[in-house]
Amino acid sequence: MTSQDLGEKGSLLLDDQLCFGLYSASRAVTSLYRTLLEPLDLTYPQYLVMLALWEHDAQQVKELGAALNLDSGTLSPLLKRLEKAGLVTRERQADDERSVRIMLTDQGEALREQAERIPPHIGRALGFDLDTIVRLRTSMDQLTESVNAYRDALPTT
Amino acid sequence: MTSQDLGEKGSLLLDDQLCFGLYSASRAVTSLYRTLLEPLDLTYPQYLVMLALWEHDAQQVKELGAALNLDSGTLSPLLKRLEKAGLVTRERQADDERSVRIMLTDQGEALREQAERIPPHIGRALGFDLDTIVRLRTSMDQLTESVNAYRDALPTT
DNA sequence: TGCAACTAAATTGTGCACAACTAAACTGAG
DNA sequence: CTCAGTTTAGTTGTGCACAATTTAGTTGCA
Repeated sequence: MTSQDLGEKGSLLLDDQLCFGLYSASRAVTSLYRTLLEPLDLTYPQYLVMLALWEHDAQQVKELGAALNLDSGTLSPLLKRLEKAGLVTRERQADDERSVRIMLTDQGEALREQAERIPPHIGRALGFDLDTIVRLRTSMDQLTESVNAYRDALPTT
Repeated sequence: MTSQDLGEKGSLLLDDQLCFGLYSASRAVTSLYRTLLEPLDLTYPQYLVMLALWEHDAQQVKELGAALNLDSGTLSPLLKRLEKAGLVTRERQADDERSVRIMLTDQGEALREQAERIPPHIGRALGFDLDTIVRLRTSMDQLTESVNAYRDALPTT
């Protein structure tokens, strides 16, 4: 029995196997990012936040949460760690004291150059041609939407 | 946006996007399992361990770890929680006192019936036909292997 | 036989995810 | 104007993941 095969043929439904494959693939990818991001002292979720800010600086916590599908329970402590590392600042907005604006520091902006070394590694590591990458990405998006819709439609007991 | 339009820069962005898609999809799937497994008082990783034991009872922690790609740092506390819930027993093997054998209790075996209600939900939630499921599972396995091989081949600083 | 090297599981510490809740600020219908 | 309801962040508690280390048990071989 290999790591990708939880049981004998036919005893585990293919649907469950795809979910396990997804779970394994996601962890493998995160593990590679961990290795690649170690010199930058970033975790993968922190890298995602930095990508969002490099793309568009000065976002609210709410906006970052919408972009990454993460809530304040995950983002608040993560952003505090990025602040402590000197990569971002957090400040209450004057016009709406509820919201907090996250901005890159010079150091955070400068890290971008280092981070540009990451994607080429990912491309080589995936080992798929461009069409396959595009096709898989589309499938992942469909799957996410479909699964979330199904979950939201379940009776809320 | 089609693959033909993408230059080198575009493909790099796409690689990161596939990884993010994978991360989002995996979390969505886990979220659905969370809802479906709530009546069974199981988390998704706990469900995976139970699946492995329903398939083949009486496994060492090491064997479960190999099947699920999880180390003892994750499994030890998880198995203690399953034991506390009355689903498994943990006992040192007499012939090798280093290893611990995990066995289903009657209650753990009985939970199988409840668990059989889960996979049909997953199948409907994924919203893919069988060929697509098979194709995606193959891609996920390939991706996991490729990414792990790439990571293991990186210079070990 | 003695003991260094190895193995299996557990432990420790960090950082996500996420549910549930709280605090503070804002909004709008009456 | 007021205050009930909403919004935005943050807090608390649980449970993975995983690196690093520890403990206990086993094995090989000089």
